[in-house]
Amino acid sequence: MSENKYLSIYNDLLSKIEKGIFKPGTKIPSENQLVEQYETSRETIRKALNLLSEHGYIQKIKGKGSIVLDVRKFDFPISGLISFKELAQKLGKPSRTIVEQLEIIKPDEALKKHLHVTAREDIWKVVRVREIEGERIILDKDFFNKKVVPFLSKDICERSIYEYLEKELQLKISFAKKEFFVEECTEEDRMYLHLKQYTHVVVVRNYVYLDDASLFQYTESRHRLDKFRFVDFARRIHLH
Amino acid sequence: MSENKYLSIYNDLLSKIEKGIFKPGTKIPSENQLVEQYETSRETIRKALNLLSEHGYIQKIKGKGSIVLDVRKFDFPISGLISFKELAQKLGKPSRTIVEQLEIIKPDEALKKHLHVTAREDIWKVVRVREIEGERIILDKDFFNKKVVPFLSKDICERSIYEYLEKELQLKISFAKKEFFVEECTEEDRMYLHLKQYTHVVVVRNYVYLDDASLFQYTESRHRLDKFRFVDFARRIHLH
DNA sequence: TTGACTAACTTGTATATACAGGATACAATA
DNA sequence: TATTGTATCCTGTATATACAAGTTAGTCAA
Repeated sequence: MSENKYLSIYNDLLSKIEKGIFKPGTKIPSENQLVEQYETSRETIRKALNLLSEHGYIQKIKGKGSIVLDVRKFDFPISGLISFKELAQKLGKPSRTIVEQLEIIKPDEALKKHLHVTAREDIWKVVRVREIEGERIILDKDFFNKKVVPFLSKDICERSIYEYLEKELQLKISFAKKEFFVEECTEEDRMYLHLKQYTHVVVVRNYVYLDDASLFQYTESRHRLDKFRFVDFARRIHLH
Repeated sequence: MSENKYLSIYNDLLSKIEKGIFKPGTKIPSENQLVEQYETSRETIRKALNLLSEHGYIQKIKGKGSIVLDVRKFDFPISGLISFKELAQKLGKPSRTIVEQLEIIKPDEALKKHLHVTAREDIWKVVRVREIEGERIILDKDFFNKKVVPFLSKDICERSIYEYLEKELQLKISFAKKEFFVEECTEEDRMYLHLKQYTHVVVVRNYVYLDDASLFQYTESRHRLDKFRFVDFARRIHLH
């Protein structure tokens, strides 16, 4: 599947952890054992194990080995750039995407700032509602620079824009910066979402960058309070 | 400062980025140049650069070099296990910690689950209010296993528990898992915080683990809606 | 002038080796 | 019995080498 040796080993070990072949609390084979199993060098094994460690799947203990953590099997693993489609699939819940708006606009002041574009550039604006188990829970407003994404259709937006961008347009999405806060809900929120009695929404601002560090997408995702949940894993660096 | 070569190089480059010696959008010296500057091997340089990349400080571009990102200079960099004291210092705002409770308890059902302990074990319970610019904004409820943390005092809790744990007790905090959601505020919230008209609080559950992957602290941090903000940086892995 | 090629740079991957230092089991010793 | 030493696992760090592959600037020929 992968060209990369260490990434395919990472992937293989990860699937063994997720399938429960390696169980939480137990040790995975030692680096030297894995060297023999995968017929590669120790450094290559270590690259794969370090990735697993950074992403919170294993804990390496000097002198002992690597044990499988169980901190990852959570309800709502948004952490780490996952798309709505992937997420809905993981949760196994019936979900639907409704495209409410799809148009080309000129950026206003706020958008110029968020997308780092001039007033004359064309911007795709996509407004979608995410329905989970029959309830309209999330309002997604995506903005793409038309220079980078020349064409979009209702059909693409209903499926997965990310899949289209990565597979069709061969764009390499590299990293994203997310920002969360809580805000009073707007008229737009009330129009598109089933808000019940709630007066506030959780806003997630998402800035997505390509391989060459250029910003190409700005997304504002507005969640109903009671349905929002976020999980984060972080390691601490010790100097000394 | 550090024993580790690659960590001290990481630290040195990081401080140069933060001080603006390396400016956002510009390239840092190439790997081979850094090899000469730090008189070390390329692999060691690459370890330092990969850390910077994972933490969102630089973007490495094949064939070109590493450019400095500016996505990190945000108001509220909680991402990555930072303590309240460190945070308040970074923001440069006048802040105060008020210890409201400090006692040893036996865990109830919820706590038994969160801290993975039996009903007979002693647990430190610390309740603190974080005051920023005169307003009581955050309610922190910390629970420590007394086996791991035998002694605590009001004085320690007012300063930084983390500093005490790491410097005095030599505990090696390794990683943490955070969980966020929004909840209706409780009587306790109303008692301790200046909640204004808000009916909900943002709850951050924090599970902190030591080097040997043992859970030793559970924290529930309750934030007033309008003062909550969280920033996250994530890279996407491509399996080609 | 244009276009193709090349040389010299960059980062990415894979390998091998060496040694430091933590964990553990077991045998030797007091 | 209790302790100490030792051999042997383990992971962590540092180094060197080789080649792949992307970028860029300059050269040279059509």
